[in-house]
Amino acid sequence: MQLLPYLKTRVDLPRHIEDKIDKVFKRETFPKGHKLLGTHNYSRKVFFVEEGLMRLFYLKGGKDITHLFWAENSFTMPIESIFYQEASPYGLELLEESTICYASYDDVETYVEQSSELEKFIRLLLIEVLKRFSDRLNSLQFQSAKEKYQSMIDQYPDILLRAPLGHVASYLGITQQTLSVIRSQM
Amino acid sequence: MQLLPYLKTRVDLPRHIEDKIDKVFKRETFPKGHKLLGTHNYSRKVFFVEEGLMRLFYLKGGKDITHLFWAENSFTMPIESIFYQEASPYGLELLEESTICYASYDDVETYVEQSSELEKFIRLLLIEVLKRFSDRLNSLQFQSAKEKYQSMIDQYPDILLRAPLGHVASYLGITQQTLSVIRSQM
DNA sequence: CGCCGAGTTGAACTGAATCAAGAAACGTGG
DNA sequence: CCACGTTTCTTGATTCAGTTCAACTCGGCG
Repeated sequence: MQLLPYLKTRVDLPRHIEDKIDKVFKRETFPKGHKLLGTHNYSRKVFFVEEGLMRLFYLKGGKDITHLFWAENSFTMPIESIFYQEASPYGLELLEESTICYASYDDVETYVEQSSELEKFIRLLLIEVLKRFSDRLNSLQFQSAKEKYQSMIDQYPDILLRAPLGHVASYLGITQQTLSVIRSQM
Repeated sequence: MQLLPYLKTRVDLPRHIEDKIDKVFKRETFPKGHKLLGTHNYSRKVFFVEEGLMRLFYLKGGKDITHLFWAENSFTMPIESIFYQEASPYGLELLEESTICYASYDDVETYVEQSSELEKFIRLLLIEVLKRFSDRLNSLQFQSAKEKYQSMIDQYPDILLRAPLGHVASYLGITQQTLSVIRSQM
């Protein structure tokens, strides 16, 4: 869904804020495999996925680990850079050809200050991510590899069909081989 | 630190908001072991720890798992109940005699809407927790038990001294026995 | 003194990682 | 449309970190 129509399904924004949001975000379509951000970047951009799929990833001991998937109608931004003025270890890569809207966080922030609706919406977004992380912690910590895979099926079945196995495996905290074995057993 | 003095170190609030915050929060001291919330509760309260230590925990297959520790100068609230109108699986238990401030989230929310400073501060708090969860995910997912313990020493050395071993172990996602062995090796 | 909770230690077991090949699927250029 | 290389996925053998189960130690406290 396009950025503005999606926003309207979530918040009731005053017209002038809508216009500003519309003006400040750029829309662009990138090919599969494109990296919006490399690892160890410094960027103050907010991204919105209109169509497609992307993943947040980082490198750990030479291995590429998927931290999170973001599908259609998701916002994301490098928190480390924006709120802590640090380089962010996380890169952002497209797993499909995707249409992305992006804007400078600092521009968005000024509009947030002008609209308590928008502000409340941002808070809701943060809480959604928080809850997702929290659930994920439970899941990763005390579930067996098979149970983790089952949770993934239950929660994000579409991602299993769209993302390569290796990325799913590192997201679940297991090796690709193990995931492959588990799949064949089910 | 007391609630208001702490707030003043973090945000510059207008006087009338300060007064309202002061009025809406109740302060109370509870003994070690007291449960502010049981598991599977429904509560819309915000808590602030002035002095002491508490843990967020849940039950999984009969086991008691510590999800998070909160020490002095921390806010917490049951997100599931407040934002999703669900029962929260997480209980809240004191590990030391603690002085806690608490208020109804809905009351606080009305003041948040009246003050963009307060609003911004809340957003910052959310982001802090988000970052903490995010770091923790990295840590739990691909670190060995020994590395996880080392991270704990680096990040929260005080908690190791204040919380029982079993709670620390479940927080790290390992058994108490393993943690005991690791400790003796270091 | 004896009980109780918290922590330690050891032996046996196991789920998942690692290492190593191979099979399938995919895309690109001839 | 096929051939070739590359990437993705599967399969099997071996190894190891961490769990489980169970017994034991230690320090407080009635």
